[in-house]
Amino acid sequence: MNTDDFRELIHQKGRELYRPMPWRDQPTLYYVLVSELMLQQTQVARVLMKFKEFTAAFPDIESLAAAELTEVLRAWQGLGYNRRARYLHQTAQAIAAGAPVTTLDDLVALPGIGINTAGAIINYVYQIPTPFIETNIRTVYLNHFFMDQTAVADRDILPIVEQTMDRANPRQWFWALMDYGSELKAQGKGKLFASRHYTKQPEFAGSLRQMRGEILRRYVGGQSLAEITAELQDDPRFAAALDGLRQDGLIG
DNA sequence: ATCCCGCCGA
DNA sequence: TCGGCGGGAT
Repeated sequence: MNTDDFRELIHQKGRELYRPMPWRDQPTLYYVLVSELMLQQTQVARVLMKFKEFTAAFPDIESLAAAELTEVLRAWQGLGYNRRARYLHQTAQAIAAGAPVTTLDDLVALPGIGINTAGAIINYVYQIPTPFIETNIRTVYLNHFFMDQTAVADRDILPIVEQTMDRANPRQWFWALMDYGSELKAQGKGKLFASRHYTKQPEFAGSLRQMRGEILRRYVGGQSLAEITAELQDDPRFAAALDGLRQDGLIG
């Protein structure tokens, strides 16, 4: 398939599959920032449930920056990977204090924002065509440009993203790629195993991060550390989990 | 069992 | 380059 046909396909899929979301309806820096952090390793459906509540509690960068971390973690409950909540909090504080947010490098310098999230923000907020990779984009390009290959690296996909992307409306283009990639996976055409960056997650049940989640949920729920310790210290994972939470700055 | 619009520290 | 990081839907 040549570039023009591919573009036409993506545009068509974009029109066919488009789903409105708060951060699409209002792609402000704050909304895109919050949604992108939430969407790292977390499904859209779950983020949709939490986003409205989170932005109601913290309607703008300033209010988030001024909040206590515990409040932010409480609003984050149910999303998992709680370090992201602290990163988002720290990023809001940095921006409120005047950190620049115009370029890719500006954004990557902020906590919790890597090259891919930064690229997404640049496209969605500023409409500046910027190639980036994420799991749905990966899926689309693996299916159309690396059909019979395995161990495909992102750095081999990225030039094709750059070459094929719609420079006139990158926001709509990347939304379409997301929606199409998501559809491919739902149809069982995921092919993510062909990515060099594919790794299978260890089991959650019985894991340390399950215990981390348990401790943090109690902590932000208002239970004292003494109570939590009394009730959970018999679990062999407890000490390591608590230590990790402290290490990550999630518990004081 | 799979896997989610990745990032960070080592 | 690799391991760790939540929790729920399917």
